[in-house]
Amino acid sequence: MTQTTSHRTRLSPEQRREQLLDLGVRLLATRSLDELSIDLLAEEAGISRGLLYHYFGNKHDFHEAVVRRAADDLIEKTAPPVDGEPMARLLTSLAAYLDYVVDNHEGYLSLVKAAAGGNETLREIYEEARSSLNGRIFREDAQGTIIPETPATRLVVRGWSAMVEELVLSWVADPGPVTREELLEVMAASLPALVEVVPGQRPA
Amino acid sequence: MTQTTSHRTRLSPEQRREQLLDLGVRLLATRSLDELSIDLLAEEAGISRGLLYHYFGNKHDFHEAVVRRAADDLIEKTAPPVDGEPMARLLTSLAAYLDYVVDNHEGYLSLVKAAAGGNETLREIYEEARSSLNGRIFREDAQGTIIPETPATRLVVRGWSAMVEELVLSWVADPGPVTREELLEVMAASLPALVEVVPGQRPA
DNA sequence: CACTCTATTGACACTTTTTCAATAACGCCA
DNA sequence: TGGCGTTATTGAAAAAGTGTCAATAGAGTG
Repeated sequence: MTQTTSHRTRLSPEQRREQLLDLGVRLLATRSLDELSIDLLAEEAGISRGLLYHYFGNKHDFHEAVVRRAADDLIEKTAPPVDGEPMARLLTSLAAYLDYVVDNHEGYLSLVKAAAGGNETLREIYEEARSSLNGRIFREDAQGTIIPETPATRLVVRGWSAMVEELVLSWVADPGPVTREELLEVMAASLPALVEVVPGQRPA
Repeated sequence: MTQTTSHRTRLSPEQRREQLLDLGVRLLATRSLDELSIDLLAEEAGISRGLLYHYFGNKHDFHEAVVRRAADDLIEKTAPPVDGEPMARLLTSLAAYLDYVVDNHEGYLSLVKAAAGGNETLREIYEEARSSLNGRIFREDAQGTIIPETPATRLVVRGWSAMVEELVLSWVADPGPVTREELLEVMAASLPALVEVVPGQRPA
């Protein structure tokens, strides 16, 4: 299916890098990191193993590049924050995030899986992406108006975003009778609800 | 250190299996799954590589068995539910879970990481353990009294337990000024607070 | 239409996983 | 107590995967 043409196909380094990274992200969605062997990827791409080493030094570096690409893609494609009142902005951010996961299920899955099971470097890449999202949602979208920043609330927001991730992934896998709007509303409303539960945080 | 005795030590299949699984779990606490090579394990156990294959077919199956054992250990050591009124029982369960993670930090982290980053089977094992924990917390400790079971609440409870896991892991890594009791209270109080946020779920 | 530049290959070295016929520990029975 | 059979265990060798590098051949250029 790949490589119907004669013997070699010579691409520009940029094109080839793109191709290999994209393929990597796609393949990673349906298998774990260590099942993503150089052999498999080379075969799927229709190239020799040697070429992969030419572009990415070794397996680890390749994995890192794949994960980084998934993360960059997430950050880039997720809509930047808009203005408006805090809760509305929070909803908008969440919607952008949800839509991204729906549209790029594979890439997102790759990112999450690799990050959770991977080494320090991989987790950092993931954390970076998450911070970037949380940064938008927490610090820009909602803070100052909804949430005071204390160690306890920071912890809770961290927990909240883990919850959001789980909810989105679960919902995408099986929405059941829950609509997109209901999901968004639950996620958005959860944040203030959780903050209220923090001791010494209840306003009014 | 191992194997001071003569050449071979012949154990009963059960004993050997136990030994290898226990050792596997112990080693997994300080390294990732794919750093847990057959070579390493065989050496640490003082046996030949061949014997591992005799007991566990291949590396994957061995990993699976190790993760399953770690999961079983978690479930077993976590205190079974006590009786009392629902919120008190929820608190007790959460405390047992938290204490387990504190006492077995490395092992627990390994379990989570291995499961999250692994293949379908590994993730299923982890899901099973999680369901079992949720089962206690949700169905036995709190249900019928606090939470009606609908698709939406099921989703929310799932999200809540992801949050609890994240909170516990974050807190164990760096408690900051948050006390154990505050953490427990926040986690326990979160559950009803979240359920209230589900549309058509607000009781009174 | 050569010619050059460099993307790409393939064969080889090395590490780790997997196989399996041969070996020897342990319990049993005389 | 000592031979004997069962089977847990080994070790060597095949297979699979990772990494290296000099040789090869596309594709644009003058």
